[in-house]
Amino acid sequence: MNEQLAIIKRGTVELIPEAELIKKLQAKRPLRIKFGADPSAPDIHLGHTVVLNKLRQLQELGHEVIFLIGDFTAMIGDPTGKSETRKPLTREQIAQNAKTYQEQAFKILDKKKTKIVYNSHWLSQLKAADIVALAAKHTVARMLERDDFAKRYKSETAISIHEFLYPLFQGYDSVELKADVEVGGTDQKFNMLVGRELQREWGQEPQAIITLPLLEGTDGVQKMSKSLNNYIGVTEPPAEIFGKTMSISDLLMLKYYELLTDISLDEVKLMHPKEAKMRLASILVERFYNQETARQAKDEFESIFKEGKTPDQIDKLKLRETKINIIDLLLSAQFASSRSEAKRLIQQGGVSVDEEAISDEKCNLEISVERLLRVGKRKFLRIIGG
RNA sequence: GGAGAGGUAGCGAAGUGGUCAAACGCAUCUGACUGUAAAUCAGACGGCUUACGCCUUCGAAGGUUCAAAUCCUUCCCUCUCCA
Repeated sequence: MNEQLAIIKRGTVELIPEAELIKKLQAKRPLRIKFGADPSAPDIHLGHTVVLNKLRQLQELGHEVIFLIGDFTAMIGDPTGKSETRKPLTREQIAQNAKTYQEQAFKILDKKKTKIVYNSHWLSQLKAADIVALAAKHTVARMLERDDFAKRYKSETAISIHEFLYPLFQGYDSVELKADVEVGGTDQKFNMLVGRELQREWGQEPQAIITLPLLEGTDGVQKMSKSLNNYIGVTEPPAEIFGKTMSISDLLMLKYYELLTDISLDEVKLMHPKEAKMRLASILVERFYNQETARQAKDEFESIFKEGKTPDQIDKLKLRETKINIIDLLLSAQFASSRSEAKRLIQQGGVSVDEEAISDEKCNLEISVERLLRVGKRKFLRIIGG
């Protein structure tokens, strides 16, 4: 029992309320664990996997995960405050996203112990009168307690009425599912609490809540998200996952260990930071690919960055010309988005051909034989013309 | 319906007639160093040009002016207070 609780507790922010969760666990029956996924974006990244890992642990403890695809609520869009004007997704897009999302999630979750449901099944059945009744269960003042609503209200940015419906619907999902526990990021805390209230209204025992921290992105400051381009996606190529992991700060690495692995943090602290990071990167690649791929990614990383070698596999670009100006080449290779940028790269000494630095931006290259173009430390391309 | 505040580069945020291609911070990119694409330090960060320079940007469209992110008009959007 204590052991079970310790596993559940690792990396969590809050158990709300802990006593209730313990009581539920003591009932010695599989608990219905609700997890809601928003299929408004198809690809999942490490940030999403924090929660998935926790769910996996719960599955291993014998509980049942109900994977709720928020296909109905995706049409509203959870209020983030970031981009108020979300373009509404079509049914097809949502279905497609949901499918990709599932495939990716099952890299972590145990498919056999997961039940998938769609909230459009019940939410789309609600009549206007039902929605009014649902909305009557909550007040504006309470809504404004939600952190991001509060912030937006204070900073005088827009809050649309329909955004208030999101927490209500999400809460109603818990009623529909008779959830025992809901797991989510701290940003979901408010919504999940609404679930408790509504369950009580419907005469159910309120769900316990497990909140997990939001994982900071590779910049170490802001939460991981695709729009900030600080994410590590689970479908990215192995070398990218490995490399991006190596680029996180040493401090952040510990958090990643805590939230993404089962390895004891004391053990990590004893390791050399570089070795520890290498190990983390390997674990992640292995999780999304396999052991062999992880080993290759590691070897390649070492040979490139430690020994200064070039990667084994480099994309090739075929061009018609036999001679080409270096700036045009950088543009063709898409290593620069404008001539100015290309020049800048050359001036800063970031461009080399066959491992020889280029300093003259007017330089014309003979490309009837294959040449190796390199920009910075990690962009490579083989060029062949004619 | 009335009164007021505001919309600036990827984000945050200065700037209220010329010295503004627009301070600063974050992110990003390049270099140096290293234990890694860590940390730290240095530089770059609208486009075109070898360059003097030219062109396009400050919610949108018009206008005033030798000159506009800055002033005027209309429109779109957001917020606050009152009703």
